[in-house]
Amino acid sequence: MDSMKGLKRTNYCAETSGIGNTVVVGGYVQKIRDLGNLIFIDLRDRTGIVQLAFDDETDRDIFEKAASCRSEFVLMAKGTVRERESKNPEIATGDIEVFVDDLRILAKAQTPPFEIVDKTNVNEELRLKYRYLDLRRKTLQDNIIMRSKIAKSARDYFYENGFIEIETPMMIKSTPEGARDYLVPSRIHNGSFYALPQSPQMYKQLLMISGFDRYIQLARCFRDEDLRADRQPEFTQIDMEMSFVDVDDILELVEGFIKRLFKDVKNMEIPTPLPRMTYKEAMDRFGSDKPDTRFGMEICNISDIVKNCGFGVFTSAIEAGGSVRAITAKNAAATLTRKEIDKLTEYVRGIGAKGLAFVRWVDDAPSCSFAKFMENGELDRILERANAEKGDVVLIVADKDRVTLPTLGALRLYVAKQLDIIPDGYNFLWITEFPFFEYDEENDAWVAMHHPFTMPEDECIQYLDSDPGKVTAKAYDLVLNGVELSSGSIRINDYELQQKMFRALGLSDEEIEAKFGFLVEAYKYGAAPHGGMGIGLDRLAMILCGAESLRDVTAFPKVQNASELMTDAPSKVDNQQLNELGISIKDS
RNA sequence: GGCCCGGUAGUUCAGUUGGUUAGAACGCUAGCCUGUCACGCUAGAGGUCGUGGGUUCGAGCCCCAUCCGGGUCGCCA
Repeated sequence: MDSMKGLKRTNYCAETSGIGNTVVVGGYVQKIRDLGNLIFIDLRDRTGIVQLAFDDETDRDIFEKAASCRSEFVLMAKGTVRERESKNPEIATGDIEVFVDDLRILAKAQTPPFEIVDKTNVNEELRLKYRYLDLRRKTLQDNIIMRSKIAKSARDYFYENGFIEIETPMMIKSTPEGARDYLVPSRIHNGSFYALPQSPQMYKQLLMISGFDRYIQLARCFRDEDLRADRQPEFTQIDMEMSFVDVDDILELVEGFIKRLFKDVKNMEIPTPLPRMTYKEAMDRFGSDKPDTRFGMEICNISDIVKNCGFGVFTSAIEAGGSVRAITAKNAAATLTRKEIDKLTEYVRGIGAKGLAFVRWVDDAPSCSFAKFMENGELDRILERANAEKGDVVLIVADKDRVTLPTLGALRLYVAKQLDIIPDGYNFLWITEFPFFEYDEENDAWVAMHHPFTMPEDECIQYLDSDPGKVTAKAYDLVLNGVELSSGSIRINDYELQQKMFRALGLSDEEIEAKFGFLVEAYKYGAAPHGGMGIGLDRLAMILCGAESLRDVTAFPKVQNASELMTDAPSKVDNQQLNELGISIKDS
């Protein structure tokens, strides 16, 4: 192996240019083409590739050394930039090559377990085990670089708007609300635990009380819940909070960020203000609080048409206070055969519906799973309401609203993906006026839909005790292409109101004191009206990179069972460590 | 925790009704080759068929269990 003594890199590979220039480049061997008395080496760094050339005018020792190179060797090469005899229009540096007069092998490399190429279909498990090699691939490097650009754009924007970046602690008090906490045992206080933050929520509110007025942090957050393609147990939020504001001020500021971000990283103009929709409208039209508005297939209510028909499935759902609703898949009759509709029925059963009724209009007469009950022209009215024409399929679910709407919302996405009708693009949508409480049937109690510091809409405060279901919150989500990107609210800054909220949530004074005592106490000392958001950096990166999974935009991600395949974390620890922490592990 | 999908050379895959020595491509190794860029040509090495058990004269293939990975539901204030 050689030293790089006397050489200093002058150019990144893909940024090599200037015929006749002497350059020094460094990188990994992507490919060697040894033609006998002529050798080409594609040298790769994070910018791309440049071709090194060696021929009969090359010093013999250098030539032999070039011939001995193998994939992924780390090289540094000094040479002269010259025009290629035959050019390659496929790559940025395809017109030039470096004719090498000094070559150093800085490190040899074992043959990697998979080829380091842009397009790969190698098993992800193997790639994750050798993540540092997978990260050599251009696709992943570009994604990680995009992530960095997003972070920079966020810092630039918020700094320029007077925000102060403040780090909040990673080891905090556990407040077992919402998601499960990751716990960190204390050595000094045996039997006590810190929690890793699910978000810096309480700290940023305290910073507002302290008067920092505008706070931002690229905050690591931790949630001990099961993973999904768009859910990692540790993730990053662009976390912000500001004082002397109401809802519109925050939405406007975040819109400014979105505009700036897309200009910075995509050179795209995002028109603002971004569209808004209330939670109720989103549920009614799309069956989701994070609707993908890139396509239609909206839900329609046909309860009034079928309420007196002879089909018991429909009428009993309506009598039980529910509804009958439908979506229409345009021009889908060819794809959605009876067999496929059966699969859809399986799908909706899997997510809680009892079944799926349908009208499949393929010939002149629509075929309908409940035709014999449609005696008074109801079918025609359903087709009209559903805006269905020949070639379309209408899918119908009857149940309580809390089943029909989410089921059709999920089915809408499922069918749209199956039919491949979702166009590209970036569709932003604010969801506003979230309900404050959710009714938990299991425990017969109202629980906060957001965290318990969320400010109710001014005109709803009167219903806190009498009709909690009517109370809406000053809470808002930003949705992009059906992905919840961002979530925030105005916080309660009034001590009395906060007490009232806690009581409405059924918390005793003791519980309030134990869980949030310090925060409640803090609000006694005065806080300006304030609120903020947490913007999911990972999900933003995922969408901007066109990635399918957060794993593709996270340098070292965890897999579905929350372990990391490269390091095998989490792992057992030795007894001495456990003893110091006063922890014993139950045999299982 | 439930459901669905997957696991065969280093990699991606094929493998007939259960039947001889488990194949291909890429990669790898060696040799030849002066304009390649998916270089070409020749030769070669490389397999615990995820693991354990069972059925069978015989299992990559059938059965049971289990491990690993992915998707999803529950869960994620």
